[in-house]
Amino acid sequence: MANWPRASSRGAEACAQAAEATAMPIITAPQRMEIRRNFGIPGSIMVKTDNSFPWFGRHTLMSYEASYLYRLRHSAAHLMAQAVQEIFPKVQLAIGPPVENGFYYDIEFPEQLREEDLVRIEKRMKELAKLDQRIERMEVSRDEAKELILDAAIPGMGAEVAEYKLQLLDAIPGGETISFYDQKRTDREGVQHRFLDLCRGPHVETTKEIKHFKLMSIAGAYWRGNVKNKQLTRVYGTAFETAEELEAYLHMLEEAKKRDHRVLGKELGLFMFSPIVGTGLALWLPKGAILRETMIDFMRQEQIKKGYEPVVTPNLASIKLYEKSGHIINYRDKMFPFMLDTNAEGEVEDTFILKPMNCPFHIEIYKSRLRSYRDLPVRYAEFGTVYRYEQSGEVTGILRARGFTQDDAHLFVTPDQLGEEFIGVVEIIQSVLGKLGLTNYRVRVGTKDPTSDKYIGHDDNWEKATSAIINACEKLGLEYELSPGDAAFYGPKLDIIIKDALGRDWQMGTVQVDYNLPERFDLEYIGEDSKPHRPVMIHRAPFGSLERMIGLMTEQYAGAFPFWLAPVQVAILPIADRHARYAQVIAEKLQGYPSHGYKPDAEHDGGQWADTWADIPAMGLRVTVDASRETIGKKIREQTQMKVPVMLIVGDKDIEAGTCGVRMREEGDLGAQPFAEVLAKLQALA
RNA sequence: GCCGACGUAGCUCAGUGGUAGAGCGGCUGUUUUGUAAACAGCGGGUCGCGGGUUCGAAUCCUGUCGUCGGCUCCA
Repeated sequence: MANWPRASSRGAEACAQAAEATAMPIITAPQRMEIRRNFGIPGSIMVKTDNSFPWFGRHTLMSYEASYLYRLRHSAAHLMAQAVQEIFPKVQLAIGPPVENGFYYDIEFPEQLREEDLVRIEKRMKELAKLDQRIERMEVSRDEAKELILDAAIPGMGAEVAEYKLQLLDAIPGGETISFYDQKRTDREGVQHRFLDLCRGPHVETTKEIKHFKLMSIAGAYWRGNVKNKQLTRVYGTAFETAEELEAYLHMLEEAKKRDHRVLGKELGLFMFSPIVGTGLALWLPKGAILRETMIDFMRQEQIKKGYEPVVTPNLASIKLYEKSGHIINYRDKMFPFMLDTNAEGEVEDTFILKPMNCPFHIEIYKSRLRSYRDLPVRYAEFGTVYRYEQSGEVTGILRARGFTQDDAHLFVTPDQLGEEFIGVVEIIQSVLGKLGLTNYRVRVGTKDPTSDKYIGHDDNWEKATSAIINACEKLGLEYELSPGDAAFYGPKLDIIIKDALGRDWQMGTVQVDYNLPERFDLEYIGEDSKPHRPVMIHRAPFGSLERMIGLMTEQYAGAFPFWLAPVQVAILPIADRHARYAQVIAEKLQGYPSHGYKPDAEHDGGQWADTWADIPAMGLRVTVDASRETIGKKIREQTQMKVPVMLIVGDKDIEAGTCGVRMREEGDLGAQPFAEVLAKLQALA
């Protein structure tokens, strides 16, 4: 989805050469970090295990930043700002960087910009581009910079519109070069025009190079990403070197919409939402529910093998539980409204909340009896459905829902066991993702933000927990990125990040090391020395959210789930009514129980094969029979659209010979095959 | 929550102030069919919901709910 060049065999040297070839300075790691922070480029700091080299993203990001495309988009952002300034003279420009799929500019408009204004802006941009304005870099001192920004004689400059540019200037560290980019032209009357912008650059040489671009959307964006600041208007656009690339990108967006899990979820009958049920609360339809259960069964089996024990806890609990854990202080406003339990006098006796987290329940189970070091590790697992009052603007189908099911587990371990257990958990996650066919993920280690006070516990606990995670990554040779500020309030964590069809990042599986909740709940085990000790907790959820995982997988597979997950694995399609009984015989063999939902014509048969196949064991597959009076072409079309992996077409010839016409989702029509061979084929798939 | 956009039949959409439309799906009948849509007929909508403007509102204004793209956030 990303437009950044894919990770290739090119090494850092080749990358540096490429950068040189475009007359670009190599961007250093600290600069990159700052660009990302200041310019909102997705992704965070990439670190490889030896701490010396960023992740493969270094190559992609570096080569993107060093590319002509990057400069082109940066210049397109300036061009847009110039057009905006002409049309709306009172605007204040803030910041306008290239991003992964294009560029944006954050601007404060005197009156709110509407989408229809984009047409005008785009038109003016096209005119301005053609004027062949030279884009010149000028390096200035800090004082000169300030003078320029405040110089009302320059269009778009002056004290009235300088708020953000002055702040940006202040943010440039001392000693660093301060530069402006100046777009200049002389019109027929010999009058000089210019568009001047404080900017690190680099840019293309002339606006004439900016030909293939499109303004995409308007959004609100807080100045410097802080909710406490003013919300500016962000205009998104994209630009490419050629018309074909722009066209291809827009086409890709159209295609991505078709594999959107919300579209496929509806088409394939997986899940739905209803306004009267509530925002972000999914209703799972039969086919989606089967998919869920298959996923849960799969994970349950994986976990049993690793020594996890199932527990079950309520969907509701007294608020006291979460006061003790610290969740209330941090997340009170992100929980559903509280339920008050009142007595006859109307006095509140207790307050209950919908479960937003499973961990405190598992902690209570741990505490229910005295634990010996011999009992540890204790691994409690639960498919726990939790409810969180997500902000209305951020609910996104089942990727971000208000009710979702975590494949949650909590491990209570001795400090000695922590390293090994953590590695074990990461291995489960890797194995599970592999089996689900999700190999394209990133690993993010979320650590404490030293400037925030939302975290509980002592620094030495945090250091121990963080180094446990880093050490595990090193041992496993995992490439990860460090992301300060992404820790949970009780401990650092390792997250798996996967992109959706539109290229957006989603946090999937997570592992968290926690020294703090054991302290808050005063957890203990009796050690070899007969004295009480404090266990360490590992919170972990390989899917993260079952809903999110299914949503992402729907997009990854474009609805064509692998055979073992497909809600309907085999569709049996009789050609005419008289073949329905034969279809039924096959269906019962494949699924292992009598068929429902259609009435085969008893006069006609093929039923003799039931005796012939009596010795073949039933397979327990998910099977459907389409005995409707449609043409075979129609039936095939419908099952194809439902992405059913295997179709068996049966007619006169098959009843005669005991065969099925086999049509596979990926391979197409394979012709008639003896039923025994079909079974062997299905066996291999299952 | 904030900024922008969108809500018309089960689904996808057309309809910009004057009698609500199409295709698919559904139902009924005919067709009994061999690898991506048989044919014909018939149903089906308080135009998300509430208020307002108007002789008249799907259409204009306003509020509200829902959805989509962002921002922020995700224990």
